[in-house]
Amino acid sequence: MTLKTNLRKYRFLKDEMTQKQLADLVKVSRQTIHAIERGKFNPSVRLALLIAQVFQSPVEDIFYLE
Amino acid sequence: MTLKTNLRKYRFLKDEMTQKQLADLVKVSRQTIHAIERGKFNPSVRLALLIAQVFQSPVEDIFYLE
DNA sequence: ACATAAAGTAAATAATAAATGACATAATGT
DNA sequence: ACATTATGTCATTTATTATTTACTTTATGT
Repeated sequence: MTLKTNLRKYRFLKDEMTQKQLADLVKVSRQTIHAIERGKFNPSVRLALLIAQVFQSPVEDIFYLE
Repeated sequence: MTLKTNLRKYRFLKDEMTQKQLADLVKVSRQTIHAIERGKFNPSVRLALLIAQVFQSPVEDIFYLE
C-alpha cells in the first residue's frame, strides 16, 4: 500500500499555480512540494489537509493508496 | 491551524475496536494509535488514509484542522 | 478479591519529513 | 541572445513521527 498523488495535476488545474505559490499558501518550502509531487515522501495529514483545502477537494482525490 | 481528531469516537463506533486491534490493522504500534488519539502527533497522510479505510470514512471526518 | 485485557505514560532510539542553501536545467517572455 | 521564472536535484541539518520496552493505572469479568 504505497502512497500516490496527483498533486501536480491539481496544481495545474488550479490557475497553473506554481510550486512556490502552493508552498507559500501552505507554509512549507518549495522543495517540500516538489518532493511530494515526485513521491519522495509521505507528508503529514495536517499538510495534506491544508493542500486539499487549497484545491477545495477531498484529501482522497489528491492522495491515495495503491 | 492545528490538527484535531475524533479517531477515538470512530474507534468506539466500529465494534468497540481496541487501540491494539486498530494498530494491527494499519500496522503501527499501539502507542502510535494512542499518541494520535491524544493529539500528540500528526500522522502521515498514508497512515491517515489507512485509518480512514478501516472506518470507511473520508479522512476529513476523522482528522480536521481548527 | 483476583486475574486479565485495555489504556495511559515515559524514555530511548530509529526512521523519515521538512528546512535550507546551493547550483543546474528547462521553459517563457522580450 | 538575454533575462527571468519555474523546476529538478543534492547534501546537510533539524524537527517530528514512529518503534520498542517497560511500567502504571483503569476497566471488565469471574
